[in-house]
Amino acid sequence: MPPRSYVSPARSAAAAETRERVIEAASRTLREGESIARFSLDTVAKAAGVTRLTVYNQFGSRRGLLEAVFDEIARHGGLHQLADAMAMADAHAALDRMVEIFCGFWNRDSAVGRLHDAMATDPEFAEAVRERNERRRRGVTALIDRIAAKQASPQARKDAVDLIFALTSYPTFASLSAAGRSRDEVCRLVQTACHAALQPLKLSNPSS
Amino acid sequence: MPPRSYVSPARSAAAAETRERVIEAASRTLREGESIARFSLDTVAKAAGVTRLTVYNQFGSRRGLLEAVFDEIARHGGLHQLADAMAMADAHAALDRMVEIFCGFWNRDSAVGRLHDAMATDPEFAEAVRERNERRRRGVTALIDRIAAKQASPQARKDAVDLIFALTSYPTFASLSAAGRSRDEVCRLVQTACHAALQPLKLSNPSS
DNA sequence: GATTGATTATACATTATGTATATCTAATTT
DNA sequence: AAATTAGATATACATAATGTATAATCAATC
Repeated sequence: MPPRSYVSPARSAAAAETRERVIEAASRTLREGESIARFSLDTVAKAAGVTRLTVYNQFGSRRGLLEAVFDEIARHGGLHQLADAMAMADAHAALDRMVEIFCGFWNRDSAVGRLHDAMATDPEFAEAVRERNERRRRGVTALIDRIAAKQASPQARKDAVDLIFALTSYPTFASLSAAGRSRDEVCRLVQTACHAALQPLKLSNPSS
Repeated sequence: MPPRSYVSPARSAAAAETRERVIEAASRTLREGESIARFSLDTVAKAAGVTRLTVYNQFGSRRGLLEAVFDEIARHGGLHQLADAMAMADAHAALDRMVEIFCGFWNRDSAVGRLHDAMATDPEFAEAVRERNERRRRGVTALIDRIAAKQASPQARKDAVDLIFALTSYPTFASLSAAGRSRDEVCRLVQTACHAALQPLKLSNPSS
């Protein structure tokens, strides 16, 4: 006979809570640890007060846990403000706002740095993070299309997009921060650099 | 009685050759491997035709081997041209040349990418690489000092240095390359961005 | 011919990820 | 109330990697 199966509100609620607790413990471990090298499922499990096998039950693998942590950080990192930014009438102001939002995101939780480190050792996780970054690239592309002069070449647009994409990346933020700048100072510097990256898109000789 | 010790030309020559062979095997393994995750001393040792213990004898640790590979790549990566570049009369041309040299360096051997990945899992190796990068920062600083107008503020100079340092970093090169550019195309784009980063250093209102 | 340095052989300790199997417990269903 | 089920645990094991320890090999040097 087919096994009877059922959904259990209390059970799944408890499971969801465990899941949350593990994610919280993982991001805390990432934040407080000195390096991704010391980040082990054993540590996380102990910090969450569960068994290592529970982590596997919930996330399947180390990579699954890291992706869950990334998504959790993304949910609480202020990226939802991007929609409003993109809807701004002034595309230049929208770009400035976008830079601001991402500086806030990279700065919010030092775990994002550790997650970027994890990309180095896990190609599939790296791919997953890159896919999530594509949203940023699409946002930049949309803004460039609004900002660029009609005569601007496709190549010039691509250059601007890729340059701004690189300028708003985590590595750039980390590099500028490491040089002793606050989040806002980095933000202003990146904004200025992005403005400069837009220059080739405007017509220097508006004749005709 | 004190053990008599001696230096052996043939011995140390053979050892040096082994060392070279291991470094070569290591950089090849890094180059051909898909990720730093698969890079093990076992693999390297086999590729070099020696025992894993020989690797430990020669380099002390995994980190030691990675540093040796980095230094080897640096030696053959064209960075020696920096001296000539810095000696150029025109500081702007020198900066362009510097960008060119580093694009060539990052592009030359895909092992450099893997070595940067290794920074994520080994903080001390990361520190070692960062120290080696400081030479680039000093070079940029020297050029900025030559380029900046006398009235340019220290903060504006620091901004320009840090921004150009980030623009000439490996992550930026990798990001722009991943977007489908040749080495030369990346080079030109970075050069343009560096020129833009210099603008705040020049006096827009040369009045007084 | 004895000694020495580099390499090798073998063994072991430690740490991680990931899988397998059986057990336990509390929430649901009948 | 009894059977069932999902989630968590306990225990064990396979695999791979770094790193250390000790003794043995072998050719170069004294």
